Amino acid sequence: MVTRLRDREVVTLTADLVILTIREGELCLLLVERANEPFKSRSALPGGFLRAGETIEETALRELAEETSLDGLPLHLEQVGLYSAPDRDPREPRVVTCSFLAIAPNLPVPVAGSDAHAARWVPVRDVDRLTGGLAFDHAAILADALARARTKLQYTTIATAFCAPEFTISELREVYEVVWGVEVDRPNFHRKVTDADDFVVPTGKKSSKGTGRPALLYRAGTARVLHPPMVLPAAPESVVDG
Amino acid sequence: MVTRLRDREVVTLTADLVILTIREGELCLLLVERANEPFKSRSALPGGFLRAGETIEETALRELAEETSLDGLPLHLEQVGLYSAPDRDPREPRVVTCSFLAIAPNLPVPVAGSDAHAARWVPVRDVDRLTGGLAFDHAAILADALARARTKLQYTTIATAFCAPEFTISELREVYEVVWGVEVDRPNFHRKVTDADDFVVPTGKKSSKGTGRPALLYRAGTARVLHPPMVLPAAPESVVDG
DNA sequence: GCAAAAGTGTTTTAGCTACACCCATGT
DNA sequence: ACATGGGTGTAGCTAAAACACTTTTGC
Repeated sequence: MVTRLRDREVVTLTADLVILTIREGELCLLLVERANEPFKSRSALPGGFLRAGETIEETALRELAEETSLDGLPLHLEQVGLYSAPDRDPREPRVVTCSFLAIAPNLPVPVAGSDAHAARWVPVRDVDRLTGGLAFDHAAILADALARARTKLQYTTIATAFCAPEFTISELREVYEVVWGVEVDRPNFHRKVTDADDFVVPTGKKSSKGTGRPALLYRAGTARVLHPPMVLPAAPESVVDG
Repeated sequence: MVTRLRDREVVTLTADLVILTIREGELCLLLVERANEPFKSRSALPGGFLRAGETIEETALRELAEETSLDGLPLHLEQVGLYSAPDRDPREPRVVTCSFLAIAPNLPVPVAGSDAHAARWVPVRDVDRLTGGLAFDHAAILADALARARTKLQYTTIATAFCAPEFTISELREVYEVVWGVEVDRPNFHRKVTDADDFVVPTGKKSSKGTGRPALLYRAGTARVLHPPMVLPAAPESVVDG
């Protein structure tokens, strides 16, 4: 069968971002309020349209820069999946979106919303209670990105992307506890992280925050895979795209 | 900034498939010969255009059905990534592709090529030697899909997707050895697989193929994640999209 | 000194590795 | 009988879990 032109549907492509960070011990997500129809004034993931000459990754990075004040920070950005249900967006031409998982350190400024729409950090566990829920299929996109983040904490070093350039082992442990929602044994975590090959490297400096013994400061190492992996107690049914 | 229509580029979407199977102890890949420009008569991944009303998964399944004779078989199909470099395809409108990893049991018929183009199984390690290499960015797409398959063998039960509905433990072990390119200790593998929770379930039947003691036959269990994971000896730098 | 947080040691247990060994079938 | 592949047992090692303990700071 020869492919005929009428078999192809032209679409517009968007990049939608699940931008995660940790604020005050809570896993938070950046949401915007939609300024236009469809789903006007509903909460949605930040995102935008692919422009001529750019890759979808460049679209995602551009939107990320517009929504947050991160510039050259040690950011993690990865594709999660393509969402293409024909009825996911009523606009014409059809809108298909590529979702991205972005992980950011806690930003001092809540959000520098340069656009008209209000951008804000929302605790992930409060998302269900948003009036009307998320726009489009963004609830499903969020769930998949969260699952990806949770599994990737196990086998990769992305946990450091939640931290400032210099961080303590306890801050890194908090990442696991907050994202997984479980307690992690402090002494064993310390050993495991410092023993792992190039996960974290000591800076020599100390933290000196508040009471208690000052913690040593570390920065992220060059390792991308975590060997051996960090395993969470109960088996997580959280392997995405499978 | 308000999004203007001229900022959006319309694109056509394709699904490209990395269909893997094991034939005669070799990891093989389904390739087609392109019938049209661009890259006419070059080897390429099978794929096709998104049609109106279908999801990209349906596009992939439709192409898979056209290229192979699998019908309701226990097939594994998952998205790997979106490839959107502006110069990856010279056609207009711009062509962006979503790649899929498909894992199939060894099919008795090599390929039922219903289309004009010749489809054939090619050992993965021979792909580099193809005259001219693969069309488009398919070499990169293949590399990413292979990395995904190799890592997913560790933490998931997708290895059973390479096997017929009923299989022996040795056949399952061959999957790991062929995909990873390493030897796996037979006795330990047997224990690990049969001990894992619902990875494989015995059927009670025996194989009786050739000489030697007949092996018990198993079928795939319902577990999707493998706990504890199967680890390959040396750390693989093979975590994709990270 | 006391509370609080960081970091180290120790015991127990689970899982993996590397084999040796036995079992069931074809020739 | 013996070759061939399937399956089990076992000793030694490695790593993880649980928890006691020491160290360094602020008050």
